[in-house]
Amino acid sequence: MPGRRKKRDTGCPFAYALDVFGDRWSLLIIRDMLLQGFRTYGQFLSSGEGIATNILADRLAHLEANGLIRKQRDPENGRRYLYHLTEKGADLAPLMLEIARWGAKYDPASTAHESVMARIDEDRAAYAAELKARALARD
Amino acid sequence: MPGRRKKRDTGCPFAYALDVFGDRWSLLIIRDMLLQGFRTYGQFLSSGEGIATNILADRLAHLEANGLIRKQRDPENGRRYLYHLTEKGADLAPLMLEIARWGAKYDPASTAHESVMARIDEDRAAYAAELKARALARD
DNA sequence: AACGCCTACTTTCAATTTGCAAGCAGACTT
DNA sequence: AAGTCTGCTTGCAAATTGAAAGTAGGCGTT
Repeated sequence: MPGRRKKRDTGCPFAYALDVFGDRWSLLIIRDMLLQGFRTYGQFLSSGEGIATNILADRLAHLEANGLIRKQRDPENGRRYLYHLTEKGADLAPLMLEIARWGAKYDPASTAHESVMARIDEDRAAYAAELKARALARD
Repeated sequence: MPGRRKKRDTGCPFAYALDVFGDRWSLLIIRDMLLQGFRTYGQFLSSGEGIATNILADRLAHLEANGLIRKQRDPENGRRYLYHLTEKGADLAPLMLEIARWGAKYDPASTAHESVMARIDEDRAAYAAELKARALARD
């Protein structure tokens, strides 16, 4: 989406949210971290959505600069970094589930994970809390 | 955000959702329709966020083509059109509230409407249902 | 019925962003 | 010491955006 550099800052929390994560690739990265448990650059790059490497680097830097994710060296492999969500980032779990739910309901070619959708319908808030907790535990 | 023309279609409902409304301006338009009750081109244009007229026209066409909104002549003023959300579009109410909630929690310069946030915390689902119903009633 | 004004766009064009491909640097492995 | 793995950076062309001006048809007024 939109320029990651230019801040709009209309003083509206909604617009702030969009500045921070309101573009396709940022949302997909967060989805992958939250729902798939992805942690490395390579995982994001080959996640199937086809993000370009320069865009990925840009988005990761932007998300980190805004405090949604943090990166640390992998203790077991010094050439790799491990990314993880902060609480600010993990608090997007409910939003991610709403997006998934809407998509599953209206996507004409829906091939949604039945198990995931069932859990969302069953108890959204509890599922979101669990995803958040799991993400934070991966720290 | 993202190109409105190119479809990614990875078969994932999440990606479908992003194709349909996953960019800054589409989300702001839907927010204005849902929370502010905006209905005309002119209202969107002068909503304070500063969308360019060509982008607005493009987004409205895209949202209509994807069945989230519909447009009709204003019976009381033939040079004006009235836009309204379909059920598919109004079903984004919960998602909009999640974005607003997150933004209000983390925006350092938050000047959120207290009343709106209070209602979200009080009973998200009920508030979302009310917004949806009100939007559909504006048909 | 002519004139201007209102409302919703369309067009033009420069600037920004994206996407692809190749290249680079530091950390392991052999 | 050489090759590989991992995470980026760089260079460009193509696509998207944004600003500004222009177009079209409905309305109101004269």
